This record gives sequence, C-alpha cells and structure tokens, in this order.
Amino acid sequence: MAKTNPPFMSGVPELLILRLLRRQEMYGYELVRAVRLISNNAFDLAEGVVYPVLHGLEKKKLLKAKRKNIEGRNRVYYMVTDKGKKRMAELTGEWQRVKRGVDFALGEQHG
Amino acid sequence: MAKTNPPFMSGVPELLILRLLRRQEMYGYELVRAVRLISNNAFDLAEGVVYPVLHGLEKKKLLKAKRKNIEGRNRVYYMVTDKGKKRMAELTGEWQRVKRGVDFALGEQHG
DNA sequence: CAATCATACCTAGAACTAATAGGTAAAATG
DNA sequence: CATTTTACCTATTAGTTCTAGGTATGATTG
Repeated sequence: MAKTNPPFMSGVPELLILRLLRRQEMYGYELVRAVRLISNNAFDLAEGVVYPVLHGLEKKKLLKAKRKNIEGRNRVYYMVTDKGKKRMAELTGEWQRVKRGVDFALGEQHG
Repeated sequence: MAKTNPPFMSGVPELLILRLLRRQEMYGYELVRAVRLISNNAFDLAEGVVYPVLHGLEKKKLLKAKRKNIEGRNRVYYMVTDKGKKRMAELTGEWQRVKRGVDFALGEQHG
C-alpha cells in the first residue's frame, strides 16, 4: 500500500542531485538535507531515494564517487562528470518543455 | 530498448485527459489529437498510452464510459465523475507544488 | 471495384522510477 | 551509558509511460 510513483516526480531527484553537485562535491547524507533547502522544502527525499539515485548515476558515469575520511567520518563524496553536465542540461531542457506543455494546457479555456 | 519513463511525464497523461474531459465528453481516438492541441504540440501521446490511462481512470471511478454509435462509428465516450474532478484539482495542485519546487531549485545560485 | 488510408478500439510486455521499510555501524550527546 | 544523530546501504513494492504490435470498419482513390 506504499504511496509510490507520485505524479510529476519522475526525473526530479536526478535533476536536483545533478544540480546540487554541479559546483561542489557532496555526500549522500548531506544531499538529503540540501535537496530540502534548494527546493524550498517542496521535496523531502528520503535516504532510500537518494542513495539508489547516486549509485545509478555513478554507474551511468554521470557522477564520480570518492571515498573520504573526514573528522573520523567515512563519507562518499560525489561530483558531476562532463557527461553528467550534459545530462543535466538535457534534463533542464526537458523540464522547460514539459512545463510549457502542461501550463499551456492548464491555461487553455477549452470546452 | 524502448525509451520509456521519460522525465517529468508521470501524471501528465492523467492530468491532461481529466482536464480535456472536464467540460465535454470525448472518445479515445479524439483525445489523442486533443492532447496535441491543448499542449501546443508539446505532447504527442500514442493510442497505446491514452487507452490504458482511460481504462485505469474508469476502473478508479474517475471517469465514466458510455458506448455510442455515431455515423456508423462505434465509439466509447468518457466523462469525468465528481471523484474525477476532485482528483483533477488535487493533481493540478500537485503540479503547482512540484513546479514551484523545481523552479526554485533551478533558480537558486548555490555553489 | 480493389487497394489503401483513416478511424477507432485494444492489449502485452518492457523499461524505468520513486517510495517504503527495513538494516548496519560509529560518533556525538545528554 | 543510553539515546540520538550521522552516514551508509539494499530489497521490495507500486505504479507509470511507452513501444509495438493487433483487429475491424468506413472512406477514399486510382
């Protein structure tokens, strides 16, 4: 009875994570909080969402992982590859396209 | 190798179809073209997308189907139920929420 | 009138995704 | 010393769109 597949969310975690890692490397646990911040609390992705996305993006070579030990903490830092930047641009474009389409439909005074 | 699950499309067919049927009843084949129109050609949903969505929405009692024979053509007309209207309002709200979140993230000058 | 095109419906299966619900371990905190 | 926070992880579920077919009939056209 899990409430999965919420509308309009497909692609959102990927885009947000790529966007966050665009400038600075971050680790998973950090990203969970960062997503809340850049989305103005619109999204609250659980760790069980973020980690699989990170692993998937790494596998597709959109991210690169680097293990670090900082202040006695073992963390996995991720950074975006060139391929990842291309993907981010592509996703951003798709977002604009879909947004235009849906907003046009919602604005229409048909019927 | 099918290109399924395109980003940001989850919930879009459902919302567009509910929206189109809000005022006037329509049949599946007609909806395929209508979706192109109200989305300003942003979306071109194939029949294989539209029909299953219609069946799903009917099963959930968001739509009501009515078989009609018009000009020698057998058509299945759909109309939105009260429950469907509620769902449409809910989906529209969700769209606004997600849109705000993503746009906020894309606008942020972080990093 | 035969062939083709447009209309109108349908389904099976693939591909993929996010979300839930767990679990482990170590450091910090009270 | 018990609890909370940090930090990582995976298996499974649930749900969705999309592709790629298929069937049948009416309209069009050469």
